[in-house]
Amino acid sequence: MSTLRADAQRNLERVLDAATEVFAVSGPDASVDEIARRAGVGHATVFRRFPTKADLMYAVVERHVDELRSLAEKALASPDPGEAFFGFVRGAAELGMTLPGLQKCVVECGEKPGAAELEQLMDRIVSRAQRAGAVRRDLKPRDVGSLIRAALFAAPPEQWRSYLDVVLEGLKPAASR
Amino acid sequence: MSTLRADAQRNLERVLDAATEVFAVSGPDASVDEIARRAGVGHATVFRRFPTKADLMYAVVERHVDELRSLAEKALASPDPGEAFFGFVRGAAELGMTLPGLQKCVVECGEKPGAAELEQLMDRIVSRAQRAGAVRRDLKPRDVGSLIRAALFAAPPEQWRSYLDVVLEGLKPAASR
DNA sequence: AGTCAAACGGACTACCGAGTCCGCTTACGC
DNA sequence: GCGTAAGCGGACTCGGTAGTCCGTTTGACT
Repeated sequence: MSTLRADAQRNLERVLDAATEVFAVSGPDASVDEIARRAGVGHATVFRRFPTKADLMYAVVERHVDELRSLAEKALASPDPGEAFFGFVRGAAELGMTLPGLQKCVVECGEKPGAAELEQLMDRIVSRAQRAGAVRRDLKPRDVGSLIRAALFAAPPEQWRSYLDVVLEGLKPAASR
Repeated sequence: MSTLRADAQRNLERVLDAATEVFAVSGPDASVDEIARRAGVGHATVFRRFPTKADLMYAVVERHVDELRSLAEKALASPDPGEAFFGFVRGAAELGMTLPGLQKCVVECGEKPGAAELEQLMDRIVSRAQRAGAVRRDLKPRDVGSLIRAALFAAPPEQWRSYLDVVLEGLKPAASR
């Protein structure tokens, strides 16, 4: 696996770190030059590891998606479906809101990396909550996801909790309103 | 006012119409060339009337904002604050969703054109509904606006009504839930 | 019809970002 | 130490877009 020369390995990590920072701030419009500069390498070095800017973005997003996936797995382990759902969402938001620009990147990626798996987990969390009557049933799990992402995305930095709260209230079934 | 030569006047209208169509589809990333082509004029003609792409976008957005403003005024005339708010929102959504890309343009414009006035009207509609107990009070009128815009923005073409419904439910005060 | 300023649009410049090339450098096995 | 392939990065190409210039056309007024 790691047949990479020591300096190459070091640069690869620097690039990934820099890319994460930069994408997290500027979203998918961040330029490769900016990332290379921040990493302290020439931009050709970036393109050598990631033939395409998109490839680099996938790599960055994938890391992030991994963290979310472990959160999702924890949620599925919880016995109370409603609790699991609302807890997961708040946790994921807490995580995602520290790297705002990445949201746009995830969307832009068209769910390419290991995200399919994450999507599946989320679908299960949501539909379980729906079956348990904790979430309204007239929406597909995917829609629940985009609705939440949209609210977080639009929220000013210090207020995303209120925005999220509105959507979560709206997601409760009419019965519990 | 209209000291414009007849052909110039005609071209100006063509450009505005084309720009509306194109911005409505591609959002602010639409290129001036594309607009000029669609209008059947050289792109220099566009730049003669609108020194800057942003100026063109402002002009297009302004038209759209005017329509929204008249809706807002109608809503303020209605006696029932809750009814007025929910009606206005649904009406505005109905209007805006026919030109999806324009939403991004409005945002990009940083509310430049006559939008300040519209914002004021919307603030009044919202806070009136809040005072009447039809909308939760823990949000500023502006936030109500962005929350709604976010949901519409994220919704797939045929489903924005459900998305909007979730947010509107979430906006109702705890009392009526 | 004749004049002329207004308007036109093709061609040009300037810039920016993605992706490639190639001569130079350096880690690492011997 | 030393030879060599892996790695490096500055300088390039290429494509796309905003904005300008200028020689030509055309509407309007007499």
